[in-house]
Amino acid sequence: MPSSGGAAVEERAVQFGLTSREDSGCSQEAKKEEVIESAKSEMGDVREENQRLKMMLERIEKDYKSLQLRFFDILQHETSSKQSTDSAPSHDETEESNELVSLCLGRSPTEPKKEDKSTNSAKSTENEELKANLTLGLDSKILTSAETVLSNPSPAESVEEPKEEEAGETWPPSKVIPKRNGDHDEAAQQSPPKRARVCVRTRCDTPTMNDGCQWRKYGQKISKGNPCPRAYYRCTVAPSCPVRKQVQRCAEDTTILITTYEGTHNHPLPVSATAMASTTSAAASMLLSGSSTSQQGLVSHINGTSARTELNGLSFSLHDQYLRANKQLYFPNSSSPMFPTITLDLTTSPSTSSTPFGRFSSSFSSTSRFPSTSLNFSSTESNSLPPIWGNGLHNYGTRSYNNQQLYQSFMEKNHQAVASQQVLTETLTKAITSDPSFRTVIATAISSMMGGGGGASANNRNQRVGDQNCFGQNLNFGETSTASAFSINSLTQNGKGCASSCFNGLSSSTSTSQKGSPLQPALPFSVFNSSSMPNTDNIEEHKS
DNA sequence: CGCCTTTGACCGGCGC
DNA sequence: GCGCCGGTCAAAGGCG
Repeated sequence: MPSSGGAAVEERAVQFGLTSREDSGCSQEAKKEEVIESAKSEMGDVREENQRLKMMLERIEKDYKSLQLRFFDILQHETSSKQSTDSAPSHDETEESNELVSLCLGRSPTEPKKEDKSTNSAKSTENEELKANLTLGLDSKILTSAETVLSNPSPAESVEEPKEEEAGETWPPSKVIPKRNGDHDEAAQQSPPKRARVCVRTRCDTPTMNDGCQWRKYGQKISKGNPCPRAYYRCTVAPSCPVRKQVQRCAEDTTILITTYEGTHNHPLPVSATAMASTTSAAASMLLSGSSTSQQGLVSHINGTSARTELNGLSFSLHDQYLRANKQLYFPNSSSPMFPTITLDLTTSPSTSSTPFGRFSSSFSSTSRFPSTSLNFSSTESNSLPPIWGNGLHNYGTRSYNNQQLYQSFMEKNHQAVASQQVLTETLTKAITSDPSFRTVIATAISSMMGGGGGASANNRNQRVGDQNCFGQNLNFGETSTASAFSINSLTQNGKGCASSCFNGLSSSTSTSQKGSPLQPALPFSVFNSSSMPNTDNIEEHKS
């Protein structure tokens, strides 16, 4: 603005200058004065404009500060009352999304503010701050979006689950389905192909992987095309829980365990079970919603054959393979035309990974009437490494350690107190629960990074005690030597599963001695809520 | 004793 | 209608 105004003045002065040559004597003096006056008036205009701009800037800063204050107020309030609000009513997902989107934009104002505060600091410091702002995009966004999380303490499934339970399709928070007391068929009648299944492929030596839930085996069958018997399990956490799971070894590679989840828990889940529940729910939600598009804070780039989703600096590639038959995967339910199936492939190594966490892809199985989607979160380092829910203490240690280091480095950038870590986890929760696809990705990826290979216990009874605090003291977000921590835990775990406690570790990294109810609402990612997550599995283990 | 697994029987959907 | 197949039931037995 000032430059343009100055140019105008100059231009006018030139005009006057030209005319002055044609005149003579004292009139030339008068004209000069006129030029000066004109220039002065122009400068005054520019000054006014500058003032207005300054005012605008100040107003923006004030707005930002007030928003920040409100954010911290809400933060404090919610963290103090978080436990009591875990079972708060569900919220409209889209509303949250919108809110988050707007808040995510709040990251940019932090820069001018920081610059203002650091005007006297050395230039290097400024650069560092700027760099931090850039590289910590995830952090700032997370903090901002955390407001949304906290203002909606229980955004996810805790209350919605009962509504969805009989739908049996998924555990997605975004799908609000009226509660029914009848069987799932009713839901299936309303929308026949909506009962999604989530198939998780893991490398696991034990008969079943430990997902933290309690299961009771109610049948076993030899299915066609696979010499390995398929076992049928039913959730026994609650008598009326409709959730089933099928466990079968891959015919081609018996080290691969294929676990298929179906249905929605209608009861609070043990802390240790929320990870898998959230993952499968997100995956199912993604499958049913066909979600590959952006939501709150997510930016998806879709160009026909692939989509790349970014959130807070993390990108996740979604390679669309709708036109390709997926021959990589064995679909245990492909012969069952009733259910669309999404497969989380945690066994193979993707050739390329656009993210440190791996990638996921979706595909329609040509053999199934309904789409099958495969999500591949495998470590890029080794495909022989068992994924999260794999078992065995031998799986601890260096597995997926680079991923973990990446995550740690990411966390290290967050120079915040423990409370901020909680905010971070909660924000992750929010971000993840808001977008099914990203939720799936993050859930699996993080657990994969944790390298916690929780194992399935050979006996289901062991599942109750198998996964305590696997990462409770390990994952301090960049402060811990996780490798050693894992070994320690693997020893203390006696080789028993600690699969979903990988997530618990996230939550309990800041508080490992909390007590509370052994059950919690089936929040998809409530495991991230550190302060509110009593690691009661630990207590259980000590009792036993 | 309670909870679990095992396992054969049963049921319903689907294709021929 | 029949057989195949996936899924479930339920009795029997095991385990802590």
